[in-house]
Amino acid sequence: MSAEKNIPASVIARLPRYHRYLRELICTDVRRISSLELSRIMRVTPSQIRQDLGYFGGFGQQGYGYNVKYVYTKICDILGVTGGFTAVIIGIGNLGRALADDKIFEKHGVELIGLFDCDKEIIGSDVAGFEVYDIACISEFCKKRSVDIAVLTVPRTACVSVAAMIAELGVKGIWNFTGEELISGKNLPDCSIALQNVYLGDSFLSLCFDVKKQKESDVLDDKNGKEELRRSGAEGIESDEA
Amino acid sequence: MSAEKNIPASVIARLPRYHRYLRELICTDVRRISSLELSRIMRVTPSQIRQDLGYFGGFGQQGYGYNVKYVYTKICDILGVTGGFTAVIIGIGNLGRALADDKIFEKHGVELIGLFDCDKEIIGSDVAGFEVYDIACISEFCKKRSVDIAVLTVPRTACVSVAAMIAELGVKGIWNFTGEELISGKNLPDCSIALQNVYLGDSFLSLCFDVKKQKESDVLDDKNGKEELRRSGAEGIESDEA
DNA sequence: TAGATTGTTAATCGATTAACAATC
DNA sequence: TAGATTGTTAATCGATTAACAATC
Repeated sequence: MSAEKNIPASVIARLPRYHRYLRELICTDVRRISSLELSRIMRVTPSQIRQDLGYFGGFGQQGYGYNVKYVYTKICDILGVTGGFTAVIIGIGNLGRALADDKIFEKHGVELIGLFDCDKEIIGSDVAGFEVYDIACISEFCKKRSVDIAVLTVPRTACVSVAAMIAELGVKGIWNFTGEELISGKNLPDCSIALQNVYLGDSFLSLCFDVKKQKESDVLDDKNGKEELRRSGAEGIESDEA
Repeated sequence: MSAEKNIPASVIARLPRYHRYLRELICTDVRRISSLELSRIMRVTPSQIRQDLGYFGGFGQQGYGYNVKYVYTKICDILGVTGGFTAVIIGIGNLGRALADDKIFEKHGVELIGLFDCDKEIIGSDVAGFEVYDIACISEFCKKRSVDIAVLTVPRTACVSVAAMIAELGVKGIWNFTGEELISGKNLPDCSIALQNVYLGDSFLSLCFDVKKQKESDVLDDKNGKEELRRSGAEGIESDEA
């Protein structure tokens, strides 16, 4: 059915970024774009763009370029944005609320259909226009409605048990923010459920690394600046060499 | 000073993951580990581990393996976790609150020293043990205290203007959750500030892609299942071929 | 038609893995 | 010393880039 055979993971991993930029282009009413123009915007090589899109069978036209809307639609299809998926959020703390508020689901074609928590204080309250349900009812809920994706924003300690329950109920994917790595066959019964473990800390550490580099080079610049000053003040005095 | 010259970006990008696993090992009181054992836990090749750590000058000992705590400390140093950095959060919505609550900063050696917002309703209130300050006071604040990192959890529309202000004040890095891509020299005055743009949507789309694949193969399995059934029901009846 | 730009093949580059000598 | 396991070099593999013929 789909021609998505043997496509490198590196290409797949870039698709969300294409999705993001193409969406942006549509918003600014760009109808048509060449790989060269797009490459400048996305700061990649035009070769990579042509190669990447080529894997899915060529969305462009020689001498013309790419129809933005068409490519966008295609990439949406590939990513499953048009699959009509449903999602629930489990754990309605600040992060759960942030995700519920963010319209991240509808923006990607996924319908948010339920919020769950175990805290009596929160159950029954309204969050982002949804009533928060008791997690104890999730089994019943999943029997009535087909749930494709569960977002896990529970405390880390609850991750494994909630994930096991969810997987048992036939959910197809878990978006896991707990910090506990879910691995099928390790801390989750071996099954084919899709897992996306999110580690905000990893991104934060990458930033720290760059900040550290930055600060170090600042210190260095500072030293060189002083050195510069010293040298220019010593005009006419020759160095030992030469 | 540091021997971190010409280290591939791919290696650097893996460091936060090492950090995470080594931390875990320390928590479970593992003192010593070989690249082979660690490779099984992290599901990479032992070669990669030795190669990666080798870039920083070899943290292990032949015939013995690696001292977990020592390697952890080294990686912390490299990542800047021991740099004594400071951070502020700008934009105290649900996501800002989630990050303030999460202890993500202290866990990575960074001190959270201020929360800022522009909403009169929120300013002055207590969030995660911090008083929320008026964003109008941030310039003053930065003059009194050195701020290394700013976390941007403001609405997307405010991203560029707030970032420009922050950069102007000498902040060294921005952890940007707004969804607007910050690029030095494009929508941010050209400067050497470290930028980490976070796109939760990208991670979500990757999940959608996997879920879609999953559902497709389920459908296929289903078909094959029925096919299987049909065939076993048709025992004895030969196919056209053969 | 001539010009532009893709799709795709070939060449290059970098990253990962394998192997093994060094050494604890 | 013998066994284990690193650090590091060499071999393999994959991903990116360049080039160009195909074609709109």
